[in-house]
Amino acid sequence: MTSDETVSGASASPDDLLWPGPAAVRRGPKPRFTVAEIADAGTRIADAEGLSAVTMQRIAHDLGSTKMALYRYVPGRAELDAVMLDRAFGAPARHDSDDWRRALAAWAEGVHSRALAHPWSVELAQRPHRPGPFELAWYEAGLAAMAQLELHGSEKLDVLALLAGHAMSIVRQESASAAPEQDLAAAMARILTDRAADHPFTVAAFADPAGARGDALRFGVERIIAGVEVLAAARREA
Amino acid sequence: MTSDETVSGASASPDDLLWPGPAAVRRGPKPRFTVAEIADAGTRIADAEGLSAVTMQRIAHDLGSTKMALYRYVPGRAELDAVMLDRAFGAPARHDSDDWRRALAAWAEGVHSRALAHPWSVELAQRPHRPGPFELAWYEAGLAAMAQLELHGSEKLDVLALLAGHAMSIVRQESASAAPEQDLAAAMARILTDRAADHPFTVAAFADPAGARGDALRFGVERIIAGVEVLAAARREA
DNA sequence: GCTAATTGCGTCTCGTGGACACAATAGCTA
DNA sequence: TAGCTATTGTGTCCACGAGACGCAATTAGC
Repeated sequence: MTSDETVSGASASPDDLLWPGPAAVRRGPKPRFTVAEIADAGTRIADAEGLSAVTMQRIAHDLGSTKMALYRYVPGRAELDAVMLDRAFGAPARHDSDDWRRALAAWAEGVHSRALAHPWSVELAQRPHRPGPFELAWYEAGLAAMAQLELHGSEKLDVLALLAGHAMSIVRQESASAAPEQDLAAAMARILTDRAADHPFTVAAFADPAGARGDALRFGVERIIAGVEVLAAARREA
Repeated sequence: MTSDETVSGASASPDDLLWPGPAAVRRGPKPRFTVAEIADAGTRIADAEGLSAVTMQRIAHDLGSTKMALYRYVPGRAELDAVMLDRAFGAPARHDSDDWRRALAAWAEGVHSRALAHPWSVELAQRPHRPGPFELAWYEAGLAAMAQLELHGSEKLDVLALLAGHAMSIVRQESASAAPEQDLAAAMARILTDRAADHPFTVAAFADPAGARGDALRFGVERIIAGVEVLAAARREA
């Protein structure tokens, strides 16, 4: 758009950083960095100190450069976030199974494990963003798992959203309870002591020892898949 | 803690603003505001211009005051967010139904409609926070709906998390596609034009006209409830 | 009316994202 | 080989947000 293009992988496609094209021959000084290096520096910071610690200054510092130098490679924070997000998930593991239930469960567990490795990615994934190449690959893998299922396209997408949303929700819980200050169960226990009378069911639910901290990820995944199976079975009748 | 308590509903409980106790007799000048008024001003701004437009300065301006005056009532942004969140959802509608499926579906739709009325609340709800009185009431209502079900306490909580997470995820979609720049389907269509060959299933899913934009909220809620029903039925056998 | 607790709020600091200008560098061409 | 010019490197500046601190104004209780 402007005379200043902020390129470094010189792409022809409009989706800038996420879909780098082949690097064109460049004239001036050799670029000191690549977008990937910058994003990875940001990722290291986010992993160690959380997303809010990721600032242009901080990345530049860790890279032995200065803030404004980075703006040659990255248009702004939003675009950097997009690259970090896509790289955080990476390529999905190919999981060939003819049982769509297994395949979907594996897919959801894949989302979970990737997100858990970079908890800040959940925050980024759930705010509106343009999907990158890896995210597209995850879509493709998830939909491939459901290829045999007699569901509409939008329904399959809904199923993936349901599974991914659940997996990320679990990651949120897990990384929150790591910080004792933010553990829901602990907070609830404290809050409920004074107000037990008005909230009998809540007290009971949080007090119930049976299956406490059962594998919440698996529980949700299995419920969703079971629910999908009910629909698929009904479809097969008609 | 410090000598400066930032009280205005003078509570004895440690959970500060969210659980105001009876106002103690105060000495100095009459407070010009209440926490609720400040939170509601923030809510008005967030509804109209998004969460990022909510700053202490802006709230103060709208209230005809100055930024620092507000800090007498609110310890900081985080606490203000918590109050805004709790008030955004408000009290759940009592929905008496002896059919737990209907009751749960109504609960999920309640979450959806409240969140949709204040889309920014999703952002706040999904980051770690201390539950407020209204949130506790939603827990209680949801658990009450499942009173008859033979599930463990933690499982019931998982079901609510699943439903609420789904409802909020839908709100995210809905408020994103309101801004054409962020609509997923549109972005996907654009991205896929160049890369259709590598992503056959994704292309097919997004192209499938059947049931496109079917009620995604209901679809997910029904899948989840169906999945829970499968488990409940299995439990009843044993 | 005096005193002490409280509120109102101006000023300052620090940190963040980002615009802009200009210097340094290194392919390309003559 | 000597420019020319596209590109990178980076210092400076600005707007704006959260919040600390200090002091002035207010008012309930004695």
